[in-house]
Amino acid sequence: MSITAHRPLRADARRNREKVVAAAAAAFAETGLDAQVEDIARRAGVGVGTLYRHFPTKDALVAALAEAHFERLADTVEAALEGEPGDGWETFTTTIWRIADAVAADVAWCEIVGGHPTAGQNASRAEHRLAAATCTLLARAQASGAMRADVTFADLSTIMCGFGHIAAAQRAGAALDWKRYLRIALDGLRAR
Amino acid sequence: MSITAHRPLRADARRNREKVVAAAAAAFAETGLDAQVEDIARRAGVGVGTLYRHFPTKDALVAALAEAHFERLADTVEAALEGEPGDGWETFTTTIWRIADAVAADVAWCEIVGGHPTAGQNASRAEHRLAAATCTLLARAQASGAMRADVTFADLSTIMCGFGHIAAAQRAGAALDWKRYLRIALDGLRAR
DNA sequence: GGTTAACATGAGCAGAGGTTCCGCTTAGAC
DNA sequence: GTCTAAGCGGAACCTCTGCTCATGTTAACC
Repeated sequence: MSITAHRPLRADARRNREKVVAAAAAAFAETGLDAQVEDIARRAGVGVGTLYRHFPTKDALVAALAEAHFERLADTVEAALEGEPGDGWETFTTTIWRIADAVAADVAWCEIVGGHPTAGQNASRAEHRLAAATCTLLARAQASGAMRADVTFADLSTIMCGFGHIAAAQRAGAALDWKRYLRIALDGLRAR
Repeated sequence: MSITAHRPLRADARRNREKVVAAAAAAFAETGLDAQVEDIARRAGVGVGTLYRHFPTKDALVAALAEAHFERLADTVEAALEGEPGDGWETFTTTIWRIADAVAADVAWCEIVGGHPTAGQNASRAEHRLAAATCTLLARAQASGAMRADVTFADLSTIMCGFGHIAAAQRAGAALDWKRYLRIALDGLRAR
C-alpha cells in the first residue's frame, strides 16, 4: 500500500475524466454492467484510449462508480441514525425502502447489489461504513422488539442481494415486482 | 407446429446422445449454465460436432435439460397435492422446501430458477404444469387461513427467483444462506 | 462381403468485446 | 513564440466461445 502524490491533471484531461465518469454512469444506469466500453467512450465523446488512460480496466471504472454509490448509501443510513430517535423498526423499514428506491433506479446498481456480496476483507471503505451503520440500524430495530431477535446482518445482506437481482430482472422486462418482494421479506423479519 | 416422425436413431447415435445429455447435466450442475460446449463434449467423449448433431444450439441443450427439471418439479408438487389433505399451509411449506433442496443441489438449476421467469406464453408444457399445480397449492394454503390472502402466484415466483439467485451465489462462494432466506420469505407470507 | 446413408470428428471460422499501441495534438511552462 | 511532456484517438489486436463443414468412419440392410 503506497501513497502516490498525483500531480494535478492537465485541464483537458480532468474534463475528459469527468466526461467519462458521467457517460459511464449514464450507460451503466441504462444498460447495466455489460454496457460496452466503446459505447461509454462514444457517449463521453472521447476515444477508448482516453478512457483507458484514466481507468486501467473496465472493472476499475465500475469499482470507482460503485464506491461512489456505496458512499451515498452509507450517508443515507447514517443520516437516518442521526435523526430523532423514534421507533427503531419504523426507522429501519423507512431506510431500507429509501435505499431500495435509489438502487432500483439504476440497472448497474441493482446488479452490484444483487451480485455476490463482497467478502468482508475485500470490502471497500464505503462498504464498511455502510455495513457498520446498517448493523446499528438493525440493532435498534431489534431493541424496539418489533424485529425478530435472531436476524443477522448477513440475513439483511441476503435479502438485499435478492432484491437487487429481482429489481434488475424487473428492469429487464421480467414480470416481477420488487416492491411486493421487499414487503414480504421485511414482514418476514418482524417478531410474531 | 408440425409433428415430425423421427426414424429411430442408429445405435451409436443413440448412445452418444445419452452420453451428451449425461455429460451436460453433470457439467451444468457443477459449473452452471456457462459450462463450455467443448467441455461437455470432452466429458461425453465425443467431438463438438456430435453434440451439435443432436442439439442445434447450446440453448437447445439447456432447454432440453430444463424441461426435464421442470417436469420433476411438477411431479413433486402434484404428488404433494394428491397426498392426504392435511393442513394446507404445512403441505405448502414442506413442498417448497423439498423443491428448494432439489434445486440447490444443481448450479444450473439455481440459475434457471433464478433467471427471469419465462413469460406466460413462452413457458414450456412442464412449466405450465408446475404453475398450475403450484396455484392449487397456494390456494389451499390460503384456504387454511395461515397464508395471507393477498399473496399471488407471481409473489411466489418472485421469491423463488430470489432463492435461485441466492442459492447460485452461495454455491459460487458468496457468504449467503439460502435456507435462512427461504425461512424469512416464507414467514413473510404468513397471515398475522 | 458390398453398399450406402447416417454419423463422428475437430480444426478452423466468426463475432463480440476488452485492451494496447503508436503517431498525432495540445496545454502549460518558460 | 517555442518546446515538450502529457494527453488523445481509434484501428488493430487478442482472447474467448459458440458453431460449421470437409473429411473419414461405421451401423445396418441386402
